[in-house]
Amino acid sequence: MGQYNQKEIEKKWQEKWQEMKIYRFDFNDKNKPVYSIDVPPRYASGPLHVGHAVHYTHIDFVARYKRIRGYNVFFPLCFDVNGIPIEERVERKLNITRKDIDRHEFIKLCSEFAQKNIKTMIDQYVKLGESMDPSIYYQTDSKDYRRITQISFIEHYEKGHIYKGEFPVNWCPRCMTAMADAEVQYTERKTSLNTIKFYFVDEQPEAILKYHGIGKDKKGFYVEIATTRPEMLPSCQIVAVNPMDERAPWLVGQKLKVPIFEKEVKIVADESVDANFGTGIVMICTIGDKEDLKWVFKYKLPLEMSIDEEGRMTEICGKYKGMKIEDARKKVIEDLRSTGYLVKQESLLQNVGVCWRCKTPVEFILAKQWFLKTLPFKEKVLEASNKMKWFPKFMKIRLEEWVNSLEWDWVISRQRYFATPIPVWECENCEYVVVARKEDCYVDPTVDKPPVEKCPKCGGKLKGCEDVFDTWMDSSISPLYNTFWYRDNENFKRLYPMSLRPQAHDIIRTWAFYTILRCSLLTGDIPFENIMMGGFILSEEGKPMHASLGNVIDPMDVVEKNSADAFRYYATTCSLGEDNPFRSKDVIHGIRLLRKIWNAESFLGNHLPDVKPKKPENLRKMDKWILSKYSKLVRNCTEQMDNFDFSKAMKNIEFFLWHELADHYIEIIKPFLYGKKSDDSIKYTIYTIGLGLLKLLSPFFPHITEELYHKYYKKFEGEKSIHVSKWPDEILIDETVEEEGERIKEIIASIRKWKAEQGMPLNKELEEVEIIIKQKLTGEDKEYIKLPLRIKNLNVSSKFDLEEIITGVKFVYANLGKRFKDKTKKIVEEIKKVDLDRLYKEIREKNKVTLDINGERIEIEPNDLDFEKRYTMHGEEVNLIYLENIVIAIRK
RNA sequence: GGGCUCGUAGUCUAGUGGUUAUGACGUCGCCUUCACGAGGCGGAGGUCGAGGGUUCAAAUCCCUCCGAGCCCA
Repeated sequence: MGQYNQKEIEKKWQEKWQEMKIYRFDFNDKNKPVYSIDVPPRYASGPLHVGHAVHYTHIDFVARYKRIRGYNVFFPLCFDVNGIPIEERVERKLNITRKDIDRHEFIKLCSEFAQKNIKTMIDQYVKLGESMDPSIYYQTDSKDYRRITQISFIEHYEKGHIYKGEFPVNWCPRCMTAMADAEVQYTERKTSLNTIKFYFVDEQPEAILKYHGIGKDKKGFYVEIATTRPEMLPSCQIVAVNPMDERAPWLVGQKLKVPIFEKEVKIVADESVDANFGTGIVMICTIGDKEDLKWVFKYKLPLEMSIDEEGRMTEICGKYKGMKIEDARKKVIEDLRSTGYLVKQESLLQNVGVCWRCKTPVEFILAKQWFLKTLPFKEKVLEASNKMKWFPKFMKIRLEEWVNSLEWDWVISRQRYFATPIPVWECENCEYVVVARKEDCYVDPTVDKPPVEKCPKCGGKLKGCEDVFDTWMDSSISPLYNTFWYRDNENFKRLYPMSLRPQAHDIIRTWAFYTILRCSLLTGDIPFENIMMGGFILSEEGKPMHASLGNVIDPMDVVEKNSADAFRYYATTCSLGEDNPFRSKDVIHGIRLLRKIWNAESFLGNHLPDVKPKKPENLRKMDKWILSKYSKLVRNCTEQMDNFDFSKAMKNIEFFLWHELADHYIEIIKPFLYGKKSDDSIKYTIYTIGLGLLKLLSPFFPHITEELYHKYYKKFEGEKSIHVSKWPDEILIDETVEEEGERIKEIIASIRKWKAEQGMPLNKELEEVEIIIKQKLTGEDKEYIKLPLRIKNLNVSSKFDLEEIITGVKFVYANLGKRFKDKTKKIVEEIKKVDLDRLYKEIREKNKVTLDINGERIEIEPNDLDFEKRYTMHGEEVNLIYLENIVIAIRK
């Protein structure tokens, strides 16, 4: 037996697999069924973290399983290389903003940054043992990919799914740029909370004064409203109070006058108002913060903005127009105070969104944006999601909840650089839109000329669109790109829809939703048949991993230290859809399991015959027993793999291999192997199970299984790799044989246990053992028991010349409860009072016993009770082992 | 605040109505036995998050609360 060195094995096979090119989708094969995986294109903002490593390992389990099941597996290697996070990383790294340098220079820097990460990740995939196919590679920033993104946009445009409108965006008034949510930082700031009087428009009864926050002065009745942004008064649209607030019945429906601006606004009741903030009555402006956006859509408020892109007050602000935000705020407060509107001013700690770069508070401004309609297609998306199989099922609810809560369309444009350009030109004069011709794509309108020279409508000058797509516009057509939509109709017909979309649950509302929406709209069919959701990998303490918490685990450290197959063992313990803490203990357990596999397989491998054994006419009992258990394992494991239930499959294989096979079967057959008594039956059995187990394990542990396959089985099987071989078949399932084999196993195990307890070496010879058992034991059975335990004389008797003593009784509530319902407790109490010996004898003779309980005759059947028995035998020399229905007497 | 998920020995986990709850890690004791001491055999360890309800019977179903995770453009 060679030295076991897992890491050497892994390095060797990772290199060989690349030469062997076995993980390839075969475009020319028209016979094998296709299994296509819509692999998440990994975002190229950095190397893989442990969560990614687990997810891609899960996907690899599926790919390898389907391959060995005989599918032509489409498992592309792919990366997502567009968008803000990469821009942001580059900006932070070089401490610049994208406006500091030339647009195309900046794009080049982003591309180089991404390319470096991609190189790292490809290496990581190899070291993790993932089997992506590099011959079907894509990255979303390539011209090929972006061309399809642009064509998909043009198709949507032609179908009427696209329009242009205004939408608020995060805006830094200092950097003069739109910002993604990810770029907004939150910091605590001290600000002042100003309580201001809003007078009622209509007359009010005096009784209203009993409530807090409501007052009266010479100008009339008023409501007190607290705000940190008094400069936004001109864009105040409504005032709200919590419906549970005692004042709500009085206030709702009333009209108030906005101080200084004299605008009339209504009071509404809304649950999201915090009754404990300020006076419990709040003003809603468009748009102070992101929360306000919800109000805007809920109450269909007009999008009036009080702040422009330079951070100055707008037209609607009257005399404050043109002032900077801070100045306007001071002036408004001053005016409120001098006119008696200001009740009080308190200081308040507040979480404020600020620009990550210059720390200026972020504002919302209105910007022209491109939209893809989503609201009219809710039903279509829900229908599509119903046609797909979700793993786990409950994840579909998240999508449905999301779709049903949609309140506005998808903003697909971004004021950014590093992404797919929107392929349109607009007339500088009349805003007429000229869309690129599909045959011209890929186009960059900031560089390329429009298809017509002048505006076809007014003859004005056409300007290339500087906006780019939201990066989900690229990734949400991954099933279209993968299946050659628009590029190769024959392949598209064959490959679409894809078999499986694997992804994480945090992007159901983005990637899953947008993909289902767009692909359904563009093709009229679902994008994939199955969708599998991975959970999150948390730190060892169960907290999310964050660089700032210092609890980030680098998967490559784990692989380096413990091996890829051991890491992959950890991945099997993570069930789908659930969040799993990273456990180095599980990796260590993986190492132990791998070693056990190595040892058990080496033992079997070293006892294989010289020619491939055929199934013999007659199999011996314990061989049939283990083959039956093995066949059930194959059956269950197949079902579990089909349902992506990796943790269950692994648990079953591990239990079978470690316990049934190694602890019992191998121990039983050892004397046959050592004594050269092994026959065709044993040889066939160890060959079948030794090879079959490697195949069951191969999706999980590609390296060690390949090594052992080559070491012991390749010379018989011929297949150049275990990963392109065939999944094992069930051999036989025989309940009777299993029951008999189980009995023999129990007898042997109990005597081994007894020897261990006696402090006796297990190979110590036993003089005489007598087994008292109802069932028959054949000569073969006795041999199985005698040999491994070294029993000189083994006697079997069916006569219980032992005395039976009833030591207790268990109540079978499942039977009693069904028949006697609420009387069960009483009956049990009564039975406990009866003499157990008499009860046992009576029930054995008459097959029933009648009890008188509270004057009622109750019939108890044998199945209702489970008697605990002990046996005694005269003679001090004998040691007794009690099993269920078996007694073993041993003379040392 | 809303939606979804989770809470079971010191730690992790199986368990979708049947009363005596599964397995692993750790811990304690015993055993070098010819694949494996990174192994084998055994022991101890639980108010199944808390409270209430339904039921003859609840870890399991219902309600409330507490704690954790993800998402909310």
